[in-house]
Amino acid sequence: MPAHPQTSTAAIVAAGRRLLEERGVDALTMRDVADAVGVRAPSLYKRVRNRSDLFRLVLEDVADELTGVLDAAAISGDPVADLRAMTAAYRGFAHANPVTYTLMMAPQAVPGATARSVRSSATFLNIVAQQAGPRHALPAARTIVAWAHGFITMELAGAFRLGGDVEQAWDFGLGRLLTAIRSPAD
Amino acid sequence: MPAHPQTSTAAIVAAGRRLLEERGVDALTMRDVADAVGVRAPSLYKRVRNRSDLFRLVLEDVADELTGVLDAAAISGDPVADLRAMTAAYRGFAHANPVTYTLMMAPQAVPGATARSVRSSATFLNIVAQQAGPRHALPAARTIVAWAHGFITMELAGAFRLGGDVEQAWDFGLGRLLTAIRSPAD
DNA sequence: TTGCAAGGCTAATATAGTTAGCCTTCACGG
DNA sequence: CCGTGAAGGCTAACTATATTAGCCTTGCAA
Repeated sequence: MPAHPQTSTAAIVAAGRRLLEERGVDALTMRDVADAVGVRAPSLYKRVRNRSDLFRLVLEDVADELTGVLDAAAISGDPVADLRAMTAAYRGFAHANPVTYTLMMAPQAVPGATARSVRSSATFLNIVAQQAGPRHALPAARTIVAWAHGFITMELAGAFRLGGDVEQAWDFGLGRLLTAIRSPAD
Repeated sequence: MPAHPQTSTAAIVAAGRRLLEERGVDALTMRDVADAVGVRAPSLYKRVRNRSDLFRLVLEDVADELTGVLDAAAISGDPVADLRAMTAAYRGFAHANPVTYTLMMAPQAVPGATARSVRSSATFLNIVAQQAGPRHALPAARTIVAWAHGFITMELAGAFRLGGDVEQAWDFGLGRLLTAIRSPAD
């Protein structure tokens, strides 16, 4: 291996992720990323194919971290407690990474990124199955994830502008949902 | 008024909206919009401040239409039927306008656009109140909207990749939610 | 009839992403 | 020890796009 590398793909991804959160998606330039890791913009192309590729790598990184956070949250053994812990961890992660969370879940996002989160789907699905019964596990899981994702997205977008307590709305929704998915006639 | 205008703000907004849906957000250039309305790109600036402003106008247009669609759906007088009709209309609208719907609800979107939908919030809130009771109307409405928005967003993003019937998941979620928001102890 | 402003246009500028092509550094085989 | 080749920098150049500057024509209104 020749001349000392002055940076690495990992450093580029980390810088891109940080800048993305700090300045938003439109303000993220190859030049800024290059500055952050101490090289010139064209040198980035030795590591990433292009700007889209950098986005993909950043979002995969975010997805991996989210997977870890979710898996780490489900430890109590009690399904309701685990579901509460996982949804809270999910929301906490989104609040801590608002820009990249939103990008990761956005439509035109890279398929690769969202695919990563399939890994934690299995854990989640198992826990939901204990509440909703095996027949309704998949739709029940989708109901909870859709609600959580929608709530968080709207919250981050500032869409809850009719006043009221947003925390209370979260607790209300989660409480009602956890009851609602319980199998009444399985 | 001097020389015959060759276009109008409305035509520009309509062309922008159409191109946005057809080609996606990254492919929408001022040049393409100008071509679509029969002028040169710089002439657009006589009507819109800049590209962001064009986006704002397009998303406001979408929001206005969505408001109309939702209001038109709530006509039966029965709260459950109205809620089913409104959520179905909401989902149908999103499916018909996937790109602009997503943009409209996205975080960094223009505050103006989402603000328009506040108008239809009132109708929706009233109907939810008949189910959930006045005390829980706001959190209950937020629960349903969050679920619907999250479900649709994930659906459009292709995030439901574990197989299963997506229609069934929608029906399951909506059915359980409509029951769940009913006031058990108001 | 003359003035003036709306609303076109071309030309020019700035910013990004990206490519081309070169140069230096060292690990390694002879 | 020495030559070499590829990794990994860099500068310069190219392209696309938004946007601004400044001009020209048109036709209503005084």
